[in-house]
Amino acid sequence: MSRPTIGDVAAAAGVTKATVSHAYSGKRPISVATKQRVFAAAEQLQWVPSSSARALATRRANAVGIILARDPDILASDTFFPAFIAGVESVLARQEVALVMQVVTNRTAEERAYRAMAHGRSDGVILLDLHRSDWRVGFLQDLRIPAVLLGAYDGETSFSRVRTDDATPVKELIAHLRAAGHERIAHVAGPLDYVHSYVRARAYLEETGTPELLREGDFTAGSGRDLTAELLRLPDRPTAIVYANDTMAIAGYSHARAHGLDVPRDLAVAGFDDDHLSGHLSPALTSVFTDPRRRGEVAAERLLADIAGDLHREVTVDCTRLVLRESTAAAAPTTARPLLTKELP
Amino acid sequence: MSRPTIGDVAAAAGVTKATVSHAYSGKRPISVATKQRVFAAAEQLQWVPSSSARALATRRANAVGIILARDPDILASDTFFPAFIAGVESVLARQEVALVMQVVTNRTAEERAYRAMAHGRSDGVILLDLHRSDWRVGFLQDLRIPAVLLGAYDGETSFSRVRTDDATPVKELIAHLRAAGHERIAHVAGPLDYVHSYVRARAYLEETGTPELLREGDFTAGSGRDLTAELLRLPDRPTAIVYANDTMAIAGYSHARAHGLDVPRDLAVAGFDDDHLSGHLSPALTSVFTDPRRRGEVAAERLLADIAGDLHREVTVDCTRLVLRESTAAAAPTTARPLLTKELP
DNA sequence: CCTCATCGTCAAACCGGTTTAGCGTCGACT
DNA sequence: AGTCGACGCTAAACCGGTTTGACGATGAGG
Repeated sequence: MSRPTIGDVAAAAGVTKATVSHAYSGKRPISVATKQRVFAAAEQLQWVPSSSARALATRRANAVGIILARDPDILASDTFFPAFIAGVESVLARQEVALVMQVVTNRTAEERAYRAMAHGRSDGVILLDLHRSDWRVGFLQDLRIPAVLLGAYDGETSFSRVRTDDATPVKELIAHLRAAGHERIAHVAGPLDYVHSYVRARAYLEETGTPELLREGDFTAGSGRDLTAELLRLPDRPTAIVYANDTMAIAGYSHARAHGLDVPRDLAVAGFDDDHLSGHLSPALTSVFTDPRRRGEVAAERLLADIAGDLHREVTVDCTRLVLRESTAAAAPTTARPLLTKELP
Repeated sequence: MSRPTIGDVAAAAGVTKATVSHAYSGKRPISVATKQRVFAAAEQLQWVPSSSARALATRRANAVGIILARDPDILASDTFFPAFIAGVESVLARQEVALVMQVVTNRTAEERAYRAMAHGRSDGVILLDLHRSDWRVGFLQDLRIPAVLLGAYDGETSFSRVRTDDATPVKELIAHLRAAGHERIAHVAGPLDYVHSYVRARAYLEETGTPELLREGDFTAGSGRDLTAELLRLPDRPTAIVYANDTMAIAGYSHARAHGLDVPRDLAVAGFDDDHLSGHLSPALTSVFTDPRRRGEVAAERLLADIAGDLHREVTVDCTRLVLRESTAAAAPTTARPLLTKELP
């Protein structure tokens, strides 16, 4: 015997499907006695409404989507992502909305995935990892599906946005390093076509005016190491480096220490995003806490509101916070100590 | 104007819905000329089949589910999870199957979520964080939905299982520490009702026979710190501690170092799961790489096979690997150095 | 020339819900 | 007594696909 349907429940309770439906939805008044018969029958048959049938009839999937175009390896080592999901879920859970995730590896698959989202798989999507001019914005607008953009997307759009101020903490970080005596401060950025990388890098440039000390990494440990090596080989090497994430920062300072530099005495180091281990390293890593959990909550709330018809608002989440730790603690010498180039790779 | 349906495409191509459907599915022969007209019409109208309508008609959601009963905070700091998801997704993506995730906070919600999965939201589920006697196994069996169990679940079940050998690396770790001269080796376990925690703890006990040096933590940094403090206060304190995950290990060794112990000289420390930062700490943390990515792939493959009708197999993934690093590198003194108790909290 | 199998398509039923027009019953009001 | 409105429920259409039985046209075989 197969799963019971609403028809089975109706038959058992001696009513029609419509009555069962109304008994649950409350959209039409149903007498108490009938309701009880219906609920009893449903209980006894262990009836659970079919999500797909309901989705078809109501044109509501009761789900929201997130599509990731990242390489699975990068996803695996990302500290932002699980916390963000946790935040999203904590909001969705209350309304029994599910989260549909899809990881794609090429543009064709990505478009197909978004189309599927728009056509019954989900009621709205959250866009992460925005590029400065992101094709997905226009694409989703054509698809007429609610979307929430995470980050400081500047382009034209009618979608809701959840912004954070990434520039201020970068500037504060640099001010902090300056106050500690640093004059040559470098920045290892993330890929500059990502808006969040770009905003951080621009803040760095506005504050320091030293484009020659800016490097573009890709958020991986390997690029953190390599670019750090490159910066330290400079004739007039930086005494402090601000990284766009903690993974690069840690790889960077490990490299520096392996080549005889003391952190923070010879090189001050700061990360971004405050990985949960960063406070436990030694020296503990200065970073910027960006509360991904909370941003996930806000994005989910905003999206649900959009879906419910309260459209197109912009929310700014004020949640970034400097976390000063040992890696930037000690005052640095005014001039960099001479460094034997042979010590460096 | 609303989204085009299969009826619109059929009308545009001058055929019926059935013909459109068959043109795509190939379940009935359709002439080349007709196919071309159909595809052209679909292309021109930008038709995408509705996932919910298809799900209803085929009784296939083209999605698999993962339900997490964890606290969102623990999810946020978990290193296993994103890598596992990445593995799952890399397999699902090939078949255009989506992943439906749901985080729940209580048993009622969890049951409802699984019921929804069984009733149209997904075609099968992956069970994580198995308990030694897990109600979900029987529950899902009643629900008649394919499921794959991750871990060494011992109970009666007809579900497929993806096993790994967690015991061997624990024993190897202890052998390694013994070879380095350690005699009193402690273990800070995870919650012992989890099968994976339990298996590791039992391996520890079989190898050492010292239940007095076993502590039950909860995978958080806080519990790592507290239980480490407790162990170090013992009159005959351990000279090495094996932790059930890296987070607890790092919190533990940071605590020990903050109280004057040198790692690894005074205390050797090993973690489990090999967090992506563990190799970058100093001292770098010895750990056990458990290849969550690969386990995700295997679990997803197994589940898709189950759904396709190739049922109930057991797969063992041989992927755990000891990663020896500095935190267990140096030989320890034969007897623990005297330790001033006032140094410890 | 008639029969019969094959091919390509159509029409209609079906999946399991939701939504809405309508209908009978009952009490209240005039 | 007759009219009216509210109430509680039924019947049927609908959501957008898939599946299946049937049917006309075509060509091969006897």
